[in-house]
Amino acid sequence: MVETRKPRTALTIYDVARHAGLSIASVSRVLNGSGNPRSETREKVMLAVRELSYIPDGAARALSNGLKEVVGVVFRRGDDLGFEDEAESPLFDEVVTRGIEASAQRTSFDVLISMIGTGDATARLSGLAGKTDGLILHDRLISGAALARLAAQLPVVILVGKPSPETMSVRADNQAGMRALVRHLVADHGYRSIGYISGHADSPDSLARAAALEIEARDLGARAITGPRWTGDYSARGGARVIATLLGEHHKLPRAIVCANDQTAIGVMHALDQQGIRVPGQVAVTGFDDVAVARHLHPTLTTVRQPIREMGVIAFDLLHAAITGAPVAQRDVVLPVELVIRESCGCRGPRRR
Amino acid sequence: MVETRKPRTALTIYDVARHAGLSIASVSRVLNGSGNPRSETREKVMLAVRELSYIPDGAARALSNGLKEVVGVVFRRGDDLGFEDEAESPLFDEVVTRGIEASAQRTSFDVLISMIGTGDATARLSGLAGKTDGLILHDRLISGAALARLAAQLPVVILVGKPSPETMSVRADNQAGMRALVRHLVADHGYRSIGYISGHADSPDSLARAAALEIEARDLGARAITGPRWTGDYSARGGARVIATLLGEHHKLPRAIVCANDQTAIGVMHALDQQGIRVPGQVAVTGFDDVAVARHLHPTLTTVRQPIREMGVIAFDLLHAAITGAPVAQRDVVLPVELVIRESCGCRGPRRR
DNA sequence: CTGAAAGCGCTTACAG
DNA sequence: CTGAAAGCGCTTACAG
Repeated sequence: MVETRKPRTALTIYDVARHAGLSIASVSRVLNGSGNPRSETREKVMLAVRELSYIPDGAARALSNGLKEVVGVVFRRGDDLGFEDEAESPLFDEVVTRGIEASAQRTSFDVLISMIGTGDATARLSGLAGKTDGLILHDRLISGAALARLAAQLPVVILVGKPSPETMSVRADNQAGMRALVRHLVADHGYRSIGYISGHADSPDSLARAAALEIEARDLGARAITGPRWTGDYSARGGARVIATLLGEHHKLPRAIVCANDQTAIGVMHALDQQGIRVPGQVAVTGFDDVAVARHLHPTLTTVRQPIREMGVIAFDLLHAAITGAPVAQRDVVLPVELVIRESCGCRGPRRR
Repeated sequence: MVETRKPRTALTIYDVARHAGLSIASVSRVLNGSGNPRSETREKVMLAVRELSYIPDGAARALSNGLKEVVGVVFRRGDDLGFEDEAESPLFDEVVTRGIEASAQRTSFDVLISMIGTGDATARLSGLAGKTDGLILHDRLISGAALARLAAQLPVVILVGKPSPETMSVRADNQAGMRALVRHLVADHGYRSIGYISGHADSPDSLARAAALEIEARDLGARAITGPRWTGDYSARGGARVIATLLGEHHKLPRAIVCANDQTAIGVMHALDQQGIRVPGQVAVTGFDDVAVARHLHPTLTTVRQPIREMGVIAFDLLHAAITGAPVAQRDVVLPVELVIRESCGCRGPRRR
């Protein structure tokens, strides 16, 4: 008769029904607001629920309903850290997560998060997918073929990446942002040579930004400098490495260096500073993203702000619509960006375009 | 015979079994590595799984296994934003989440996150709890009674908060950190008056820090200044408000102002700067946490670093042990902190103790 | 308005 | 080693 162990098996709807002197169907109806239970029934149930601290099992509900009320959010794991000021994945940090989460709050959905390295992606993704009703994926996590297979099983939204026919997508207007930036550097400051330090070589975002830069520079009669020596990886360390290489080979630096993202710019400014090269006096430097530290750097960083939080909100809303079968007006949403002018371009103070 | 709609009902284990010419039991065994299926059986199953892109339903697995392989992480929603540099919940931002997530990676668990305001907490928490095997809660989300009821239903770890008998907890050694900080201000700098701007009035963390400050100051013969006028709320805006109030009432500021967290210190330094009061020349200011921007402020911020990421790792490990029934050596883990000396205390450069 | 019963998609003793 | 069947805890037609 030693019954010290607490009942590790949680309470079920049967316990509540027994306690309330009703059937499990009635308990379920009260809890879900379906049918029209008598107020006496309702009260009996609520009392029993409260007295027992009953918590309905989500797995059983999901199995019965065909709806888990969970969306998965998957980021790429930042694999190349190094600098102390470097957040793991600045673009996709809490802002996106919270944009998504804030939107999910308005429904009864919750958000399952996962960071995945490029290696084990497919396997882990499938485990995650089984626990959710739909997925929001950071671009470049898996191959196009794997993505198509996944999207055949459940709705998928690609965040900041190349749209694909099988999925929905939310991204920022890289091209407009980059063109505005280059226009500022060339037309307003008169810089004639612009270097572009890329992100990962195969990143669609980086490629789009590079293309826009080259077009705009050409149109304005400035020289765009790119190439294998100018390949970064979205990290501060990567940006610093590019500068070290260029200087090591005694290349003359262009008048302005446009970086694929803010992290890269942080590394570049750091490396230039160490070489005694003045920013923006000798070389102007710009970023992309507008991370939180951008306004605290020396000089403060001129960059292009993406509406990160809003992208998260829209990604969730798209996914939710697809899950619940609501109509989706637009499967590929492109949001406007904003040029944020601070000091690293050569301007005096903060200004916005 | 119009069959255009894609089969919105996902594939089940029965489809795989039929495709492979086996029973669902065999499919399940292969997928879970249980039993000892013949390699021919194994291959048939794997082939079918691949050809169909089958993803096992997590809800059904959970219901059958009694294990969802999901832990919930709940933060308090930052309700009092305002300053542009203010992250929503700097202490619990991606670092904790990623500490937890990184640890979860080593198992097959995933992490469900939720931000909750203080209002609707209990209801939302119960919905969340039903979807998980255990919860990691930020302190002060719900009342002690509600917490006890919740903890009776599933394992709970309290992060950065008062340990309670029903739950496990992980926190930093506030007292040691604060005492080391005060010792530096009084013994090394010779400051004789130290003001303390608190966090939320009822925050156990803030109360613990205040108590440690008072004890240490008294022991060293300095004057500690606290009280209702010195009540902040962990936000930059709150810190700025305290300064505005004090100056508005023509109080003489103490030589050093110790803030309950970094966000508060950011607001304080901002407010002092606007009044033309030099930091640290006229008033030294310190924080607590060591958020990412701390090293970018002017002056750079002297503060106490909490091992945030490690706290996340340990919180998950404790919870995982409780869920799987593994022995837990210590139900209340207190981690050491580190005094990070920068410029805002009056020192010249970065140094660590 | 309420209850008995089927069914959601898995896992796992239990036979064979 | 493999398959038939029970059972996990809910929801929801279906009767009454």
